Amino acid sequence: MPRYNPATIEPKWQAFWDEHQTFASPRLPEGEKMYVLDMFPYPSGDGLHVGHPEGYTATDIVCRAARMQGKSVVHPMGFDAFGLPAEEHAIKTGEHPRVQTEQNIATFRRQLKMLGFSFDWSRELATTDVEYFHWTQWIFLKLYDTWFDDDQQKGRPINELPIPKEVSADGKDAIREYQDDHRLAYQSEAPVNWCPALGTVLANEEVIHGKSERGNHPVERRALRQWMLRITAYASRLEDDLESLDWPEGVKALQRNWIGRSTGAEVDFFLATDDTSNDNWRDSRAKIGFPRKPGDQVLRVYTTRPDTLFGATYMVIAPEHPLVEQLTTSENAEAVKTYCDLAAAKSDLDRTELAKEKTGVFTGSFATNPVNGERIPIWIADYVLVSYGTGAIMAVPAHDERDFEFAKQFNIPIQPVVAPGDSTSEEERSAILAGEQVFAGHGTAINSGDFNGLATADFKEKITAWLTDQGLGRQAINYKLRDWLFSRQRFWGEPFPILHELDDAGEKTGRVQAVDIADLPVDLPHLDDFKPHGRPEPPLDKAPDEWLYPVIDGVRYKRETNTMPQWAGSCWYYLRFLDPTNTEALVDPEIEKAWMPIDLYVGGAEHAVLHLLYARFWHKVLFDRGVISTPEPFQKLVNQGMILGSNNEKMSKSRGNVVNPDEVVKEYGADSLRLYEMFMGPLEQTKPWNMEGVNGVYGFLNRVWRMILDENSEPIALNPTISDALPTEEQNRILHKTIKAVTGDIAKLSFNTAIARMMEFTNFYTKQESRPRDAMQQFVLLLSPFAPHMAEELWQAMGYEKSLAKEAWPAYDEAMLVESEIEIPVQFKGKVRTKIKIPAEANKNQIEALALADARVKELLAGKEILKTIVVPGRLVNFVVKG
RNA sequence: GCCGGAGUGGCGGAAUUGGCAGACGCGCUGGAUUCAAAAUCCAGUGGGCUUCGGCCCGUGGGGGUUCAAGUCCCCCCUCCGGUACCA
Repeated sequence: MPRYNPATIEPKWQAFWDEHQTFASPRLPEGEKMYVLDMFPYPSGDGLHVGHPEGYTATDIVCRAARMQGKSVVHPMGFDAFGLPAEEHAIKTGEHPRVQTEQNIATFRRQLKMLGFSFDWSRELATTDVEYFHWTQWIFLKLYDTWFDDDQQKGRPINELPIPKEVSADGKDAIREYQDDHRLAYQSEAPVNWCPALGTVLANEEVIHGKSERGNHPVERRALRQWMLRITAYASRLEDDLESLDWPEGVKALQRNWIGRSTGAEVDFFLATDDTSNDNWRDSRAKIGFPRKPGDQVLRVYTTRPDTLFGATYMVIAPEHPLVEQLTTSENAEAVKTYCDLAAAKSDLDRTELAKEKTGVFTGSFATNPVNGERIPIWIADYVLVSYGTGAIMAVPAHDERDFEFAKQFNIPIQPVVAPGDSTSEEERSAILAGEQVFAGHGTAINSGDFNGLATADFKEKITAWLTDQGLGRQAINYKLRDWLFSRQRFWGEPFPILHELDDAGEKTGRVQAVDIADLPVDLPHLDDFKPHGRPEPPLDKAPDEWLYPVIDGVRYKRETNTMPQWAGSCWYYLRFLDPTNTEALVDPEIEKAWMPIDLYVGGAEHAVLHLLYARFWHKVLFDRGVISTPEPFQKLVNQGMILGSNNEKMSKSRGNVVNPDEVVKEYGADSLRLYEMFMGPLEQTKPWNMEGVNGVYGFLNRVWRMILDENSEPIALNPTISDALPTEEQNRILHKTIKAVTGDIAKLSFNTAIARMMEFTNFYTKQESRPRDAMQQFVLLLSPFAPHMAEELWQAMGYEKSLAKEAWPAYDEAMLVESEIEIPVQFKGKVRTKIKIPAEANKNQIEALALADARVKELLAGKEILKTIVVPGRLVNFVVKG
């Protein structure tokens, strides 16, 4: 047999696996099921990056080992292929984005196969496949057809939405509007992040510090008609269900943080300020209770600190608040208009990052504090966001950092109502009580009427109950999470299966019609060119009339010309993998039930919030609507760490530190690349690439090769040291130790230590003059998930005709692990001074006796008094001595 | 600021969850082999001191608990990721 040559054996085995469909999984699991998924890649023009194979190798090892352990494994791969780069290429060249997308997919597929991953390629899909986005559109229609029942906390069909009498009294259009207002997919005119450079609007999540996440272009706010998904309806369940998931705590924390649940109270402040009407209002409220909608007689605020109500010295509404006009008195009108116009023109960057100083303007109006009847001024300031809570706050400068700053700026009184606890210094305490320092912590109520002396938590509870009782407020929960802006002004995305009804003049009537399920998919039309026009109207507005203006039952419609964001396709691909060719349903319920949920999901931490939250949201809607059987898709999640360049910096073309997997494979082979990626360090850790390290594992594979094969013999021949002789006790112990360690390490995804154990095995056995055949075979099986090509080659050389992919995983015998004699340290006052040999099973007394009998120990003990002796059987002896 | 994660040799990293710090690999040093080199093999490799027996110091820094601390507790520093007026 010649020397180890990955360039010949790797393609050989890849072809073998392909030809024999070695890794095709059955329709339904046979025995214990395991669904292992990698986050599918976006097929960029640059091809695979060394970061990709890290997670893919990890899951591949898990899958290969699981198959050998008798599990039924499904392990698919596909492509998240919609996206801006392909469209930008199309804009430049005029070539359809599908052409480039398919070329890129071909490159990715070739590279993935080159690395020997055990994917079931018969399940491959791309989000851009028309038959795939057929079902993406189908799910959109499900969202469109669903409303969220708050009482049941569940998505239900829109035709089950109860219609209030006053709505149905107004006729069909009113009912339709009411329904549209409750759908999970709805249209909105709200201001959005319009990015002129990209020619599209962006989701809040795609804007980082006022710039586009992609390309870092400036983003401005503009009102546009957009499709939104009501993810906020699921906020509570999305948060609660995190608990049931085996995910890194950090990722759960990120999602919780993003959802941002807070509990507090809504409180109404009466707007008219004469005493009589205020009293009347309070009386009526005590009778009718707290109304659902505030109306224009009151200013409704949300606060997490209702216990500070007595300290509210002014109020603030957002510049976009609906009551701005009503509350502005004529002498303040000009200043208010100037301020609001300025705020509207400000980008998010100006409003947050740069705005260290608080700004605002007085409306001229006052409101009455419901707890003490005090009249307090109403201001407008852009530090209050219209999109959170009620868009209005009660300001308590003594106990809120932001309000404190504002009050200082505009000379508004500061009234302390919470005294800090004992841990606060006397100086600080008096500063707080004098209103010179802000205190946002919990403490004891002061200046709060009957509530004085209450602890913050008690006060919150009592005042909320009181407010509820008086009809002045109620407990409320708010989320930072916003509804998901779901439309993009792009060509290369899924078309919405939505039609806008047109009147005789060709204008939109405002009525919207879902495309009939039977007419799905709505394919993308042919375009002569793909250039955006720099206006917010999407490129699909340039589509030919026969696509753009369908006529159904004599009514003329215009198709929706927005397309879906890239997230759409990745929200549900894991379901389609289970049943990729089904033409009747997105997935056969029997199949879905058998394979879901995903037992292991591996991907980059950059998807910790968005992809994982969006997918969970869709999953829950599909679950509520009975399409699927599990409430959560991804039971266990692992984030692989980033791989840095050898200079410890992020890999990038501009830094010139990018490592190309093709070149690594060419020089060392796929097995070495795989092994190195796993040997670098823990899967979840960020770690730098080091080409010497690849050379190191390549050396290891060469040693394995020579341990088993005779490198000098041209026909296949085992190394002459290999024989059927019985293994020695030590040989057996090493083998079984290795089996145990590698098996356990794979289960813990601790691949670096598993490889270290195999190296130790090899270091030991290459020194053995006689190598038992059985030990070598077991070792090859252990190695096979990591370096599958070499393992298959060695397996074949050992005389087997079939692939080892389904061979039984080696078992270890605990009895083989025990050593008869072990060496343990003898410590003096916790410091190792010498070592003694003891029988492995020796008990405390025996060990102590053996230690005391040892010559060196005697020497060390001379002239000293033993105060205490600690013996840990099998581990150590420690003498606490004096003198 | 807040929320996560991490600081161990020249480098990547190990360490039954309190029990011999530095497994394994890279690199480096010396040796064997070679005309020479590569490759391979053998030996060594945390720092300091040493009378060559050993001794002292060492897991970001400072305290503490313990017979025993990389591991547990308190305080602090640095780096990475996320987030940023969410009332």
